[in-house]
Amino acid sequence: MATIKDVASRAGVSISTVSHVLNHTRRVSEDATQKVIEAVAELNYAPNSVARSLKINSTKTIGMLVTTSVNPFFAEVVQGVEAYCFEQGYSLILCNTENQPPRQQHYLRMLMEKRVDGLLVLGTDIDTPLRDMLRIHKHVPQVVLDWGTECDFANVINDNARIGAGMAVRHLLELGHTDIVCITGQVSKETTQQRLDGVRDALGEHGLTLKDEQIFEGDYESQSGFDAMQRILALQPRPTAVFAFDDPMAIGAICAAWEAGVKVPDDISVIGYDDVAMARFSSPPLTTIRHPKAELGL
Amino acid sequence: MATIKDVASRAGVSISTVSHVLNHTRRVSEDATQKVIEAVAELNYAPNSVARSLKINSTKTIGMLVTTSVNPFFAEVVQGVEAYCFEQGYSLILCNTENQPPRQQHYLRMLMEKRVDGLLVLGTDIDTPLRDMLRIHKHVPQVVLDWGTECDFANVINDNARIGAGMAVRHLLELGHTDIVCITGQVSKETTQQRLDGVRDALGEHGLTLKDEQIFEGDYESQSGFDAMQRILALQPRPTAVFAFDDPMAIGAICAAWEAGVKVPDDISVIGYDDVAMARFSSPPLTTIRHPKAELGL
DNA sequence: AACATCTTGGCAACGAGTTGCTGGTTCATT
DNA sequence: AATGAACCAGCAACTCGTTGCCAAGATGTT
Repeated sequence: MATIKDVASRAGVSISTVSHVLNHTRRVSEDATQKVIEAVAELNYAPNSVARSLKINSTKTIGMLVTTSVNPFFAEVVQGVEAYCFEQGYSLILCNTENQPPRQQHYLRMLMEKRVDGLLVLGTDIDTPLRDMLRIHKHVPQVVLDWGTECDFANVINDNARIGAGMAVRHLLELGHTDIVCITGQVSKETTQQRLDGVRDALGEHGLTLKDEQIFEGDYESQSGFDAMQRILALQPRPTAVFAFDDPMAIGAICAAWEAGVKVPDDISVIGYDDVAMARFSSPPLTTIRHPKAELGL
Repeated sequence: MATIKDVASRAGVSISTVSHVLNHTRRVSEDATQKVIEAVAELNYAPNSVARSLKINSTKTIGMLVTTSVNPFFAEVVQGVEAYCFEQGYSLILCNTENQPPRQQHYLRMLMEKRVDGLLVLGTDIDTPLRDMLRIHKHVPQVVLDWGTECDFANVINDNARIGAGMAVRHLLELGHTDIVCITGQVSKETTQQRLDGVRDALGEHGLTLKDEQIFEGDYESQSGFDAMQRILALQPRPTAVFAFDDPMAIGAICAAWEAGVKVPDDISVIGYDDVAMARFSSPPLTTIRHPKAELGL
């Protein structure tokens, strides 16, 4: 791989001149500029950004910790983030933690060693170990998407889980449903709690309350929606509407209904949450609440 | 941020000793080792892998060019690759090209400058400019997934598009369908052609041929499957089976059928391709051909 | 002609690690 | 006691760019 030295000698100028030509950081004579450009082209020179980063102390790279990028909602967020990074000239190191603390830890360390300029955490729910780990590295800018709680050392971007969930339930209530059950995510998660609060808000407005039997805990994955739906269908009397706390679970639930010969939305209504792109094409069409897929500034 | 020098002085040893302790690259006395470890902990030292990479000329990073990581099939491949990288101690820079040559070019350049140890290209179909760009950088190990053609300078991993497509069609034929149409991807793509060949193979075995009117060109996205299906449903007589060249298009097609009040699979059969995780939960269940989601060695 | 000012180019010191080489201690062997 | 091996630790050169500083040449001013 050619170095700046090779370029310099081929162009017959000094190293600094090459650097200045490449970075437009000082006037260089037309003649010299020309020769440098030619040499660069001939050698197929690509400046070594490792060396550059070392010197200027910035890597133009940001790290992103995400639970699992196959989840369509996360995938869309990742895509958005990645596109934004591209515009800003950053690159994105993708880290799927699968929600496993050892992986989180390993990745976090790796990202710190790689001296990323920023850190994004998406969807991983708050827990003290992770929070402590992040705190240790608070010298790098962090933004945490979609967490429940505020954080002293990081920017937190939240969707209005509570309001959105309220909207979903209000929609069902307006359709005349009163016997509504929820397929939630892990109840230990902040976001789940917020959505539950939203559900309670909406029910409360109609003089209803949310009972424990109306809550079916899932894990935000399709399979859990499927399983929960099977239990829901067995209920006597059968509820008329189901609010799944995310789209994959809603799709899983619809699938379970279909397999049981229960028609959606004729026999039972299902509403999702997030408005994943795929939702548009599910059949029957999945009603869902749009989730603002946040863009973020660094 | 602490440097190795800080650690050394705090531990009262030389820089090289610290380095050797950290990398187990030379015997160091128990005593010194202990002091280094303590100093590292106290300072929260994380070695600067930028400097390290510069010296050892390896970044433990690989770059991945993918058309769009929201496509569930690609998302699964990305996930798999990422998991493998993790195991091997590599990190993954994700680059969504959206199939736009300028983005490809920009990313490729960026990855070269970042001195990635390897390059993965997924799903982007071969075209001469990209190929030339890759050739220029042939000194870095490249593997190209899912391309049609062989390449002199890169490893190419292909699925057996032809065989898989043949299986799909044979499945339909065995169900007694004879009036089958295809929703293909861009016909300009190698893979599309291979799958078409597979379709012809299977039809040929049953003494049938594939006519142009049986080919509906899509672009591997849900929307195009939806559109194509609308045209298919308008056909007289209506075909009895549809083979979509990937799952998102199949899902789009099913959606179109549903909206038109055509029952799947009662009124028309739809088969997909790739076995995206989501397919399991579509309703009605989507029949699909499993795609070996290749793991790759570096 | 003498001096100031502006361009342009080169030297060399960083940045933060890695590693070949050297040198000083111990300890064992004869 | 002398010699050598074994062990340990430190120096300094090296990776490849960036950039402050200096100097030489060109141009302008009086």
